[in-house]
Amino acid sequence: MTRPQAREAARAVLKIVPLVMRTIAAELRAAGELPAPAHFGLLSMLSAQPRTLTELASLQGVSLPTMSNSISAMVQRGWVKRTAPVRDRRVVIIEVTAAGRAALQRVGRCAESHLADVLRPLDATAGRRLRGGLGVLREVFTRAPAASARPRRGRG
Amino acid sequence: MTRPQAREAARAVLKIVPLVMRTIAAELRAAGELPAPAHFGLLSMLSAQPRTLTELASLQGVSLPTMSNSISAMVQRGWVKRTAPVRDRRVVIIEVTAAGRAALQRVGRCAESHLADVLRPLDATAGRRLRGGLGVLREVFTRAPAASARPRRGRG
DNA sequence: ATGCTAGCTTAGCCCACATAACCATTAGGG
DNA sequence: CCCTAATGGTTATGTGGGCTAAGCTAGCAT
Repeated sequence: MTRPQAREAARAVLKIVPLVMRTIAAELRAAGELPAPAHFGLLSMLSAQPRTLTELASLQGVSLPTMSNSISAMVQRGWVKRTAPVRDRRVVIIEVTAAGRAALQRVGRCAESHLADVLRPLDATAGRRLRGGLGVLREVFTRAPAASARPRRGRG
Repeated sequence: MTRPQAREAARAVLKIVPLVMRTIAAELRAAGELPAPAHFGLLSMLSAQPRTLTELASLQGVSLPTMSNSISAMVQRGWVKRTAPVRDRRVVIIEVTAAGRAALQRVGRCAESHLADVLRPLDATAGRRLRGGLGVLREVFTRAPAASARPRRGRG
C-alpha cells in the first residue's frame, strides 16, 4: 500500500471506527445489555479457551489493572470465574461459566441482529467489500496491540 | 447480502471494532495526545463548517448532554468556541479556533502516521479490500446513528 | 402574561481506561 | 534458610466519554 493510500485509509478509520463503536454501544444499551461492547471480544476469546489475566490484557491491548477490573466486573455478573492453578499460585486462570456463554449468545445475537439489519440492505458487492475489509482489519489489529503496548514516543 | 453473511459480518465488526478503537486510543495516549479518538471526528466535522450543538449531537450519534460536555471540554482546551447568534439566542454555534485546527492537524498526523505504519505493509490487494470495506462502513454508519438515536427506554 | 416548544446546561451515575503503589508467589544466591 | 529480584494480580485514584433526568433560557402562540 502506498503512503498516501495508507494515510487515506488511516483517516477513514479515525472517522468511522468511533462512530461504529458508539452505534453498537447504543444498540446494546437500548436492548438493555449494558456492558457489552468492550467485553464481547473478551468473553468470546475466553469462550474459545481459558487464559491468564496477563495474556488477556496483552491480547486485548489493555493494561493489567484494566483487565483485572473488567474481569472482576464479569465475575460479579457471574459470566466468568477466577481459578488458581496449583502449579503456580501467582497466576489466575479465567474461565467462562455457563452463564457467561449464555450471555455471550444473547448479546451476540442482539448486537448481530441489529447490526445485521443495517448490513442486510447491502448488495453482494458491498457485502464482499465489507467482509474483505473486516478481514484485513482483523489481520492488522490482532497483531498490532501487542506491538504497540510498549511505550514508544517521538517518531511523529 | 444474505442473512448468514450479514451475521458473520456483524460478528466480525463486534470483535474487531473495539480492538481497533483501543489501539488507536493507546497510540494517541502514548504520543501525549490524550483526548482524541472521540473528538477527532468532531473537530474534523467542525473544521469543515460551524454547527449547532443539536446538529453535532445528531451527526455524531450521541445525546445532547454528551455533546454539550464534549464541547465544554474542547472549549476549555481552546479548540473551539461557542458563539450565540443574534437571530435566535437559544442556539449556540460551535466554531473551530486556530488552536483547534492546529490540534486537529497534529492529532491527525500522529494517529495517521501510526496507523499508516501498521497499514503500509499491506499489499495492494489487502489495501484495496481495506479501503473498500471502510467505504462500506462509512456508508452504513453515517446513515445509521440518526435512525438509532430515537429515544427508546424501558431497560428490559 | 400564560403556556408551550426548542435548545442547551447541570447534576448524578456508570463504564473503560490509565498510573502508581501494594501484596503474594516463585526463583536464585548467599 | 533468609534476602532479593522478578513475575503476576489487585487496590487506589484519576480522567474521559456515555447516558438519563431535571432545570434554565429564548422564542412563539394565544
